[in-house]
This record gives sequence, structure tokens and C-alpha cells, in this order.
Amino acid sequence: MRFSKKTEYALRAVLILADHPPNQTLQIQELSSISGVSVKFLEQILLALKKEGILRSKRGVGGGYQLDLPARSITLGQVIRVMDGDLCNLSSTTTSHDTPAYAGSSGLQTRFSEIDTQINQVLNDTSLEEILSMDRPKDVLAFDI
Amino acid sequence: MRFSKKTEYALRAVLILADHPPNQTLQIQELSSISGVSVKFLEQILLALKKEGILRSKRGVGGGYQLDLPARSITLGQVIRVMDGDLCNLSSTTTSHDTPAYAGSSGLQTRFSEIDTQINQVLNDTSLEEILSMDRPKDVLAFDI
DNA sequence: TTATTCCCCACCAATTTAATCGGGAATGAG
DNA sequence: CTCATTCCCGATTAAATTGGTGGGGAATAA
Repeated sequence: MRFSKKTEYALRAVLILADHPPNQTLQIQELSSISGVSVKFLEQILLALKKEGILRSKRGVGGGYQLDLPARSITLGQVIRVMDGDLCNLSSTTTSHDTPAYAGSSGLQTRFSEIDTQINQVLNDTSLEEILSMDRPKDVLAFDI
Repeated sequence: MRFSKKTEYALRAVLILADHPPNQTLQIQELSSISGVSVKFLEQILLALKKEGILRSKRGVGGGYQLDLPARSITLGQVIRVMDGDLCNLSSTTTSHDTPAYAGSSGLQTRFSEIDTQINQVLNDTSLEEILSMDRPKDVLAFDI
């Protein structure tokens, strides 16, 4: 059980955007060279993120992408969910008529849904801003002056 | 991000075995019809579980499979790990030479490793017995007499 | 009206997942 | 001993998903 490349690339992209001034747009070409993801593949990802209201974009000269919300209020959970859908899902794999005994142990369902909730709590509680500040804790440096 | 069929079927199988008297063996044919999983596919799964010491088996007439440990001391984590390997790994998705800026935000790594720990705690803390008692809480009924 | 930049959909290749097939080896009954 | 039974095991195949490409269309602003 791991995260897909798409999810990983999406996280790279939004972190790059979060690391730039909020009213500056970045073109897909720039995002591509910074993140190391091909323009065409990134395109799919950015469009999906846009459709979900995480990014906004502008066409034509001087256009590009930017976050549609402050980095403080975009969470890992939101981004991941756009790309990968539900986390920790067991029941979605069972088809409609396929319900023999033990196909869906309700106890099992319950446990997995609890786990799902826990994961989501952590992911929905971590903002892009928080990730950035973990990467370069400049606040801490202030104390060294 | 979801669990594979193999994992799901493995969980079905061990729950069925956990729901039978500990010293009774079930043949693969029975497990197949109860769980709704084909004999041949189930075979792969049971052999993997056996190799990891979760099941034991006996060949010939009257043979079959049974848990190699009490249901109380087999956890969801053990079963899932046999089928799917590591849970929730992000760092493994980045290849060696592929490390441009933002490829590995250390803050992101840290957060994901925290999440991984949390998931494992829940999964390693839930036994088959516990799942069964969630499915049919007969202890609760005793109070109604 | 034209260069620029995002938008959209279809396609392809590689990998992984799901499942099947055809025997082989241990076990115990007779 | 031999034979039915039941697990063991590797190879193969089919379907689905993932990762990635390509080509053209639509908005925007100079």
C-alpha cells in the first residue's frame, strides 16, 4: 500500500506553489522543470487539482497556476484525496452480487473505517504551510542572532 | 489507496478459520465455497500465509488448514503485511537519481512516517478474535436474560 | 490576428493484479 | 503396495491500473 506517482507529483507541485508569493503565477513549464515532472503529465495533475478548487489558473501571456487558497488552509488530505480517492478502503472492492458469507465482516469494515478516520485526521490536520516550515525552520534561526 | 483482493481474501480466510474450533482443519474446498474465492487463487494466498507462520496445514485424507496461533494473537497487521508488504510508504517511490528540488521534502517524509506509525499501531493492535467479537457480540446478549 | 498558455481527450506502454492450469509430493486407508 | 485425497508449486495468461505521450482546441492579451 503506497501512494501513486500522481499523488507524489501533485504534492510536489502544490508545495512549490505554496513556496512562492501567493499572487504570483507559475507556468506549467516552470513547475515542470522545478519538480522534474514532464509538462504533459503535470498537466493532467494540475487540471485535476484545479477542478477540485485547490488551484486556479489563467491562460494567455503571463498566465499560469497559483493556489486558490492560502497555503495555511490547504491540507495534505485534500491533495491526496483528489488524486487517489479514498484512503484505506476495503469494501469498495466487493462487487454487488458478490456477498457470500464473510465477504463483508462488519467488524472488519468498522475497523477499517476507524483507521481511515485516523489517517484522515492526520492528513487533514497538516497544511502545506506546516510542511514548508518543517523543511526550513527559519523561525528557529532567529534565536541565534 | 486501497487494499488488494489478495489481502481481502486473506482476511476472509483467516477470519473463517478463526471462527472454527482451533483443532479442526478446514479444507481449501470448504474455505473456497464459504469465502466465495476460487480454489486456485485461494491456494496461493493460503500458502503465503503458511510460509509466514500464520497457518499450518496437513495433506492427505482429513487434511486441511488451520491457524498456527490462537485467534487472539494473530493481528490484522500480520495478515496484511504478508500480502501487501509495507503500508503507507512514500519515500520508496522516489528513484535514486531522481532528486530535483522538492522531490523529497523532508517535512513531508516526516509526516508520512508519522502516519505510517499510526496505521501500524492500529493494525498491529487488532486481533482476529477482536474482529469476530465485533461481528457477533454474544456477551452483550447475556445481559438480556 | 497572432503568440501564448491553459484545456481536453484519446492513445500507448509497462507494470501490477487477479486468476488459471497442469502437474508433483506427502499422507493415510485399504 | 497402491491408490485416492489433499496440499504444494511454478508457469502462464488475462485484465486492470499506472505512468506517460500526442495532437488539437479554446481563452487571453498584446
